[in-house]
Amino acid sequence: MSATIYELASKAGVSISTVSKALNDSYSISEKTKQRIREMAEEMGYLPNARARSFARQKNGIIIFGADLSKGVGFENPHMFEIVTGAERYLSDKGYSLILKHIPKDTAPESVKELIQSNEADGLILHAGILTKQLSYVLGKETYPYLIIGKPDFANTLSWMDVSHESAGQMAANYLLDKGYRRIVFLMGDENKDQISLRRLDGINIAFGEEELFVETIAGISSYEKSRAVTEEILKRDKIPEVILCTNNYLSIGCLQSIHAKNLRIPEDIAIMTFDNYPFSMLLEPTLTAIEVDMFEMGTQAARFILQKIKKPNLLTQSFCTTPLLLEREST
Amino acid sequence: MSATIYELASKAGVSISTVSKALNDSYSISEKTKQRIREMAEEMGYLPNARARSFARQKNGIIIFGADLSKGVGFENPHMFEIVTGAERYLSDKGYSLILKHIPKDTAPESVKELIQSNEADGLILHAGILTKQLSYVLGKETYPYLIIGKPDFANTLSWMDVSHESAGQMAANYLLDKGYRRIVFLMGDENKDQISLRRLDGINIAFGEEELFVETIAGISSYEKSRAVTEEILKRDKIPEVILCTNNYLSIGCLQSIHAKNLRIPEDIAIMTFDNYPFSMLLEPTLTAIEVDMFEMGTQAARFILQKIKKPNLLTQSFCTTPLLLEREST
DNA sequence: CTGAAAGCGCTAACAT
DNA sequence: ATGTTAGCGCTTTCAG
Repeated sequence: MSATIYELASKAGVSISTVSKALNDSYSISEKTKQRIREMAEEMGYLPNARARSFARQKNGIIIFGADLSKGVGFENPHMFEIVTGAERYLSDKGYSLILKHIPKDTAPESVKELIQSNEADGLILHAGILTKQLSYVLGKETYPYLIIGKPDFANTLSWMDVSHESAGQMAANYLLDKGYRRIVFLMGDENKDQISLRRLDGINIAFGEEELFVETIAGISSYEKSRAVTEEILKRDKIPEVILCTNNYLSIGCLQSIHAKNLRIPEDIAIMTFDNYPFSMLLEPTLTAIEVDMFEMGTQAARFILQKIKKPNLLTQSFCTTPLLLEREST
Repeated sequence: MSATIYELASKAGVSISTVSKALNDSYSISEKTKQRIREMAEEMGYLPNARARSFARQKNGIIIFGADLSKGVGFENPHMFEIVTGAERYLSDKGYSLILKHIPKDTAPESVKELIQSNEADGLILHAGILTKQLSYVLGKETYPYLIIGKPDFANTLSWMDVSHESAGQMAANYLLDKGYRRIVFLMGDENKDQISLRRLDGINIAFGEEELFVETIAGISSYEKSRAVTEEILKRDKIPEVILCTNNYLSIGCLQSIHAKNLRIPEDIAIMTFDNYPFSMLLEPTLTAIEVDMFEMGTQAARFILQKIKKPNLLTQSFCTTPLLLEREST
């Protein structure tokens, strides 16, 4: 056991409350005393016991990040960990810690209720992947600082934060239009399952609609191989498109291969653009122009919101959308 | 504030110590009383205050996972988060929580010292990326439960755990030999910087040495593009190798493209194998035979060790190496 | 089998 | 500017 406040106080010849105040930089302690006590603390290697402090203060400086942490999620969803990383950095800056916790979707309502009631943490960041209506009731009933990462897929009055996929789509389209491209093909995933692609398409349509232009969309491209095959077909046309826009890096690889196979030049003969910078749009040949979202920054913002909410619990429920970023590279 | 043990005790007409014991399943409380108290607790929605409990018990059930959490690490090092995920799952199973904490390498010694002294957690898992000799002294001096993830690159008496890259290399080589392949080319990264490839090569050499065979190694292949170029050269030879073994997925993509470009059949004309399952050896066409390491499992093991160490602090320092796994697919 | 009481180390209101 | 003291909610020893 390391030294306690009592030992430090007696060595310094003051009361424990003076020590406490000095260490917490209270205005009511003279600079001289503060200085002296701090030096002695340093000397003795005294550090306040975090557990006692949490107990006395009735808060422990912990924020929980709750999500489904199934095996493989590190590989399948690195974006989430990038958010976690950003959140951690902001929190530790402010003296907080981040607990990462597995919360399965089916038991989430009870789990979250318990987390709140047991005071294990001062606030909660939850991944929308585990969000259900039932969970939203739990969150709504308690006045506990929380934030959902990801737009809920039902009507709600929750606090949430998400990427604006619509803006991303619009940004991509506007960029292409600015560059003078007109005939574009958008390769996306399954029309029913791939909500993100659909939201991107909405954005694209807005931008093209303003110019009274249309986008050719090919849906159901769920793999590298399918995108290669579909691109091959596209390249057989009499008039090939000026640019192919892929909804993710995997599709762009298949696309690239078909283009390479035909010995077409990029971007002179046909251009290519993708969403997401991850995992290899910067590694391909040529490097791909991409729309990316700064997930780290998003984590930072989430953490900032939670800490605000802790300070001002009656802060209104709000939602935010983060702005995507254009990375212009060789492929356009 | 939710209910306290006092309220529950008074409702149940017993003392708080009885409640405490009942809830902690002490042997000295009758089953009947335990039953009754638990029911009442449930009914009132009583849950022990985690902060008070940590304080009284002098432990808080928290393990810290410390690593350099710089921006981008979620994408660059998903393996680490897979370990984190595995650790979290084991810990939460045992009633523990996992704090993820950014610890920059340069200040790690002091940071870790503070973490230990402030009792913020009951144990520490540290990524070898932030390990220095100075940090190893700190760890050696204190009797605090810790574990390093990753083999230290200097002599030490630390507790650490790592993937056995040598076994992985040996396993890959033995598999290829078993399949009858003899002429193999190993594509690896920079000979000075890429320690992991070197360790894999050691394993490969052991396996081939036993058969008195040699492996052709081409080093300095650090990108997708380089591997494509080098493979192109290889395929121009009179006698092409039977199989190309790539040290990672990115190299295998370049390799694949060159092979496809030449219209060679895989694995009939030439086979291909890679290390790591991530991020796309299962998505390529054909799917690639790969050696992978279960990082999730490694996290689980790390967590298990830490909890053991907490129970038995004088457990001897030890190190472990996890066994890699062969994923046989279409490319061999 | 149950209860009384002494902490656990620190914070914060109040008194000086 | 500093000290006194009453908690914070629970665990645990000891007595009954």
